[in-house]
Amino acid sequence: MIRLLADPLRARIVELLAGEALCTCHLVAETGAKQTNISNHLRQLRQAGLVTTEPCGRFTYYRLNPGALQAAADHLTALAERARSHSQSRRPC
Amino acid sequence: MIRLLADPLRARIVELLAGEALCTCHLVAETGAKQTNISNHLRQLRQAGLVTTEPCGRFTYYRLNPGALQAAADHLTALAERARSHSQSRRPC
DNA sequence: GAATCACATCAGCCTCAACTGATATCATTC
DNA sequence: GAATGATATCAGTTGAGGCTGATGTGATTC
Repeated sequence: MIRLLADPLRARIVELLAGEALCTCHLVAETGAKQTNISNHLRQLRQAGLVTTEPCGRFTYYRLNPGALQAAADHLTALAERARSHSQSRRPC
Repeated sequence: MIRLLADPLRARIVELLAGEALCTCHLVAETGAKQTNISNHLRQLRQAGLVTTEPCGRFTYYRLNPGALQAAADHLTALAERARSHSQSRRPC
């Protein structure tokens, strides 16, 4: 999940989709990447459940799944909280 | 930053450090990875400000920086929130 | 139904980053 | 100060994954 957000192009796609639903052609235009490349990344995001698709004629709209993103955010928040509460403990050697 | 958390071994290190401060030998023992490998990853985490070091004799303790982690979490939360508030908008083709 | 457009899939290339072995450094112990 | 133990650095190798070109599929238009 976080692995997916690590790639710069995928991160850009996610950022764009956070603002509005877009179809592949929009993403190609916005990022300047090849259609094949975008499509491959979208498949990964789709398979991970991070985006959903809405077929619309010959277009395919992609929409960001806020829940999946929030789950990742919550995991990091929990880790940070855990670190704060154990900020003094230290395992002896 | 999120790129750093994407690697499985680095993610494991961060998780371990969230519980308590550990020195390199602990991390080597816990993960089963080679010392060289752990040390390389720790350098990246250090350079990114995700962990801080506390030299203690010939040991080096590593401690997780909650602020850096929280910043990443907040970024994802903001994206999720943005997606939720634009859940109906859709750019026409 | 032929042509065209939006998009998906596949196979191959190629780069980058993770892993390793050898070695250096610094502190501790004898 | 010689030996040892903990850690850092460096150069080389290798494998996973991102990118591309070619091609397939399904919907739309004429």
